[in-house]
Amino acid sequence: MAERLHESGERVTRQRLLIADALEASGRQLSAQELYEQLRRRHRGIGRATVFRTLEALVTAGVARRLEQGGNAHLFVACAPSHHHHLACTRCGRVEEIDEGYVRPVADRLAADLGFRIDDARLDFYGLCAACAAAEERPSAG
Amino acid sequence: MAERLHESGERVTRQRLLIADALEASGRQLSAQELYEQLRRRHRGIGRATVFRTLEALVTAGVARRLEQGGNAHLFVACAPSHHHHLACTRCGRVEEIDEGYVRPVADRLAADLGFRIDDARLDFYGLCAACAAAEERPSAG
DNA sequence: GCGAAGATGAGACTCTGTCTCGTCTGTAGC
DNA sequence: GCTACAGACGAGACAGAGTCTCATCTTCGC
Repeated sequence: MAERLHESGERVTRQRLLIADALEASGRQLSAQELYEQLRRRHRGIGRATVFRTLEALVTAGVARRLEQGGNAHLFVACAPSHHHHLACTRCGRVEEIDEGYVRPVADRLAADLGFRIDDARLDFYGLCAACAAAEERPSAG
Repeated sequence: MAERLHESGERVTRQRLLIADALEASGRQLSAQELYEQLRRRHRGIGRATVFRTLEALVTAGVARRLEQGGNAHLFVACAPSHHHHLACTRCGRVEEIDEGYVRPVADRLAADLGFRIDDARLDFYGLCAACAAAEERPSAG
């Protein structure tokens, strides 16, 4: 994490490590506000602006990704730099990364068919993960 | 447009028609604010809240779609009810609809491979449309 | 260790979107 | 066409997300 920040010319500070760490440890999608409150509990001094700025920096460095879901707030998720697409469970909040290999053929077909030059793609799938889907299907009383 | 609103149990009002019309006529992605300002010029009385509420209603009725791009504001685009995915030109703002047929195979493969139950997908591609890509490639000054 | 560039924390600020409230209007029933 | 009423309207207050400023602090290259 620290080296990726460094590589992209970002400074490695205590706060950035804390924030990146908390996001990665959670293993799920979090809003900036959630992350701020979570960090605040353990580290009194941390500022709200810092969390926003740092998330921005993490996205730039490629170690986090901004998801668009749920009202006006963005959600953030830690991810490998090569991953850009996600499967988000709307029930437990878990996020799985989608391999570029799933996406490439679609982009290529679109480019070929419509003449579009695709620079960026945002593929986010929402639904239930295997565990939640199984729980849902089980004919139990709710 | 009017009949689709009607079909989904929404009232057909002068304002809703104006807003739906303006969005459709623009043929591109617009933020609620842009739309509000545009309408305001021609129709003094229209309210900001009305534009937000109406866009919400249009999305619900399936005649418009909310895109997630560019900072914190949502962009809206008029679209056929069966279309849910878009190719947005980052240069001229034009939006092309992507047929569900492009997307279905990816969703199916993901569901099969990962056991995910996919309820909703958001596939937005960003880049240059054919015209803008051509203009870019032309070795002209400017 | 030193200095400069950049990050930090606090909080004011901006902007998007929602809510409230009194008024207006589209729609259904006649 | 008239009436009643549910739902939409406009204005503006409000809430929440995200940005900016500024004085201070920290990181990092030397």
